[in-house]
Amino acid sequence: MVIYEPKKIEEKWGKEYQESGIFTAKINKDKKKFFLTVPVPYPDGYLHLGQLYTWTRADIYARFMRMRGYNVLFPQSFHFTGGPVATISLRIRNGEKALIDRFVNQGVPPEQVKKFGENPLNLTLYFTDAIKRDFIDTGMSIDWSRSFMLSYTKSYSKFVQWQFRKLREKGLITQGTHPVIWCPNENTPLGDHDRLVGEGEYPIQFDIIKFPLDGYFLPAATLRPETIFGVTNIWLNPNIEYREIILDSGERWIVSAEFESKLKFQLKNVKSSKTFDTNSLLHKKVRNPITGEEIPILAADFVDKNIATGVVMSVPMHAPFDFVYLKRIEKEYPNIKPKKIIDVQGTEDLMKEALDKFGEKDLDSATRFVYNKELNFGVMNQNCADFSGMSVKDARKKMEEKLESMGLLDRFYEPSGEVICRCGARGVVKVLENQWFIDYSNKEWKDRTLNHVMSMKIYPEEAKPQLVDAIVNMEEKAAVRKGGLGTPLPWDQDWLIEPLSDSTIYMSFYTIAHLIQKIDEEKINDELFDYVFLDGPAPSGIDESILKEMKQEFDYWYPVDLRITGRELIPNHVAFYIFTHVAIFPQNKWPRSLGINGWITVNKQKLSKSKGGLTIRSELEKYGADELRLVAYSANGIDDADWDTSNINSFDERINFLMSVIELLNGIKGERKVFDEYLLSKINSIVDEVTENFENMRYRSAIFGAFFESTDLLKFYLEIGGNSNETIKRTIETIIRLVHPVFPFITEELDKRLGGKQLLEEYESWPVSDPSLKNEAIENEMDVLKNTIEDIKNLLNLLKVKPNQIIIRIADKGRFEAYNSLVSEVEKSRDLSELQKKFGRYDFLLGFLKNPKRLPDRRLDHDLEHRVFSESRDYLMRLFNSDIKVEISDDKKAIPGKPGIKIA
RNA sequence: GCAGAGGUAGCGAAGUGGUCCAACGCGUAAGGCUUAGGACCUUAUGGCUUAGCGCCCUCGUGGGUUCAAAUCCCACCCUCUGCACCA
Repeated sequence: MVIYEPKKIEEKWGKEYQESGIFTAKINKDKKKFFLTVPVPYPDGYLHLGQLYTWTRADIYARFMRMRGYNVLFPQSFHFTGGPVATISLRIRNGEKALIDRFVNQGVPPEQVKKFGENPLNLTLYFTDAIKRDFIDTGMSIDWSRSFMLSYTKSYSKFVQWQFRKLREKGLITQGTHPVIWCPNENTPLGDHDRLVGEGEYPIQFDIIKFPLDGYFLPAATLRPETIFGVTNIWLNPNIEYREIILDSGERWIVSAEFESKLKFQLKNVKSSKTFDTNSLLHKKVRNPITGEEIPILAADFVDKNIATGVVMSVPMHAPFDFVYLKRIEKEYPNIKPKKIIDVQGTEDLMKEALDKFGEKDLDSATRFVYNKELNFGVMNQNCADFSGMSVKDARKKMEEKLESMGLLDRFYEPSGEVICRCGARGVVKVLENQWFIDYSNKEWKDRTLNHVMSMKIYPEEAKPQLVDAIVNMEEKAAVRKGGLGTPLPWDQDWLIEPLSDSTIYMSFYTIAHLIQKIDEEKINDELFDYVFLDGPAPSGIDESILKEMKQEFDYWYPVDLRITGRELIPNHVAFYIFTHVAIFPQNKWPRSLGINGWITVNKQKLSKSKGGLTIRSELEKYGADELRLVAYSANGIDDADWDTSNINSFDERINFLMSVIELLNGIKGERKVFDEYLLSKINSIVDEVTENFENMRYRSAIFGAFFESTDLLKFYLEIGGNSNETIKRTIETIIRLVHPVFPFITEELDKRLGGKQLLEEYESWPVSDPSLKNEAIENEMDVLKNTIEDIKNLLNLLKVKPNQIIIRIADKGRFEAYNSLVSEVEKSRDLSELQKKFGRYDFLLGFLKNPKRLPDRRLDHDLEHRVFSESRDYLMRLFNSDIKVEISDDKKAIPGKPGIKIA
């Protein structure tokens, strides 16, 4: 008895593969090249099984293409650019226990974790090695000779600078101001994962309407300037500190102290300021600059000091907070009446509706409800002077223009919700000045990119609309940041190129990464890159042979034939990747195809790098690499999928089965029967299906056919009495080859045991289907056999008897002729009454003629049907523990494709 | 709000005009194997009915096209994902 022991086998073949060097890609002009890449991982921790999924999908394709005779380049690098490692390092330095424990529990030595805290680079370098080891141990057929670190590798930084100069020359870099969420304590932008609270919050713009009053302005902040027609009063909060400030423009504003402190982040300078006693203002009146009405200034404690100016204009009919608050004090101010200025079709009283729905306890939801309804369906009513009849959307724009022209409008950004930095500080919005952007909104560039995307092959095609959508909606993208690791912007060294912008065309660097190391750093310049990538003149001072070699490498390997990535990157990285190729390279170097996959859960458990757990490393201790690679079976394409690890049992069981058969193969020496033709025909179809499924990255279907369906067929063949040595050997050889891309180690082992001489990827070992093996007639008749076995089982269950003899009555030749001519007629017409007229006289065909669904469409062969049953007689006797008699009969139940059954 | 994807048996998931009551897997139940458990094997898993036939109900809801629909068309309901300076 042979037993599958993955570890031993994988160690042996892992070594064999490394020594063979076949993953190290070399130019070979006799072969078609195939270049595929996977995004660079960010080495801030161990990779988890979800990430293994993406790389396994890539590796399967790489191996598949090698077996089909392609010269494959599958390199891998690492991304060092960016901020998160710095945060992690800092958290370790601060002694954050949970984080330290996580690393230690994952097997990082404690001294090493301590080093992570000393320098972020210690962390990145450590995990770069760790991830590389994981990839090797899981059998990724990666060419490591071309590996580098973005943008830590110096020559690569020079490449990125070249790229940015090119973009700038083409007018695709712009400069401008831009609001970001900012930590005032650490003086850096607050990315989502730098936040303790407020992931997903973004800057929103408030309009500030300046109400003039006695030489001051009362700047009321609002998202809805058009509601100024309905203002009944101004709210100030008596419990917060207000200050009188003088701006550079000379204007005096009354604002909350908090607002004053935030102004400096938004390009406004406060010349002087002093505390201001709001009590002096309360009950004074201020003039509404649009309607001319006199409105009072009242106290309200719901005014939030953290939002904008701390001055609010009250529009009770259209803002639930104002409405509810006004109601509380209506006795004191009987003259203040809510004023309706927006009509929404289909509702008389939207405010009442909102308050009924959400109650006074949830005024935030009520506010959202009213705002949305009015924005989308509202029309300004007769109280709005020349704005009457305008939609709310239009009115908002018009009102902003009007106020602006009157000099009464200003703007201010606030976060859309509370944001707290990991350091504990409250996030604010900072308007960054002179920020550099890549102008993905450039019309001509966008059109060219879209055109190219339309011609790209995308697996699965469903992902294409998402990508197109992302590109259409792409705007200017901030390309630089302050702080963190990265390449300095060549013409403005204060800025570092941010990670999504320095990783758009790095795939081209793979073609030269192993050669550029040989060149002195100082000699690497733009001319070099122009020469290699854009056919520019050769630069001087560099060894000509290396130059030539680099250029040959690029010309041979580029473009990327297939890029494999998770679908979360579609709206950013993938889009930038295509955009930038279109901008920089000639058309024949643009990306050819994309393979997109979804997220994966393992036994329903969500995976996340930051939470640790289920790392590739930890699972490799439990399972073999081939077993882990079964993860590719989880889904076909872009769908999110669950990897059910219990599949591993079924995998092992089948491997054991194949090993046993191989072991016993020499002793099997039977004759060919009808089953041989059946098995070969089926396997032959599987070869075609599997090839097509692999080609289109439908791995679930591919593995199902190549492994599960095919081994089931082989089992069935053996059970039913097939015992031709040649057929079995041929079938197993085919199965091994079909699943080799997925399970490389065990299949090499099995192939050797079957007498294979070379590594499966060293020659064109992919099975090719042979149309002459396709035998539909036999497949049809084998289906008849299977159906008949089912029928007999049903019958025996029903009768509850142990049979002595079962007689199978095959219809005679004449009946098959009648049946087949019915099939021919059906192909011409499915008109039931016509067919009944023609064939009604054959009582054995009546069952087919009752309803259109039952009309037969497969031709059947009398001799073959007889042969199938005769040759499976032994099997049937074993199965039913009964004598079996097969006879040709004119019994009325002996129907072609449905033999009569007589239990005796 | 804007955009994208999707609703199939207890669950996951195939199937895109005809052997579809719907592959495959999980779960559940019964039996076998085992000292026992696990693993493994067999069988069952909408209803009625019958010597294997057949009939009815089912693929988010409602309607339509067709000899024939989970599959095509229309309307409606519901769910999930992304929205940027962040890898």
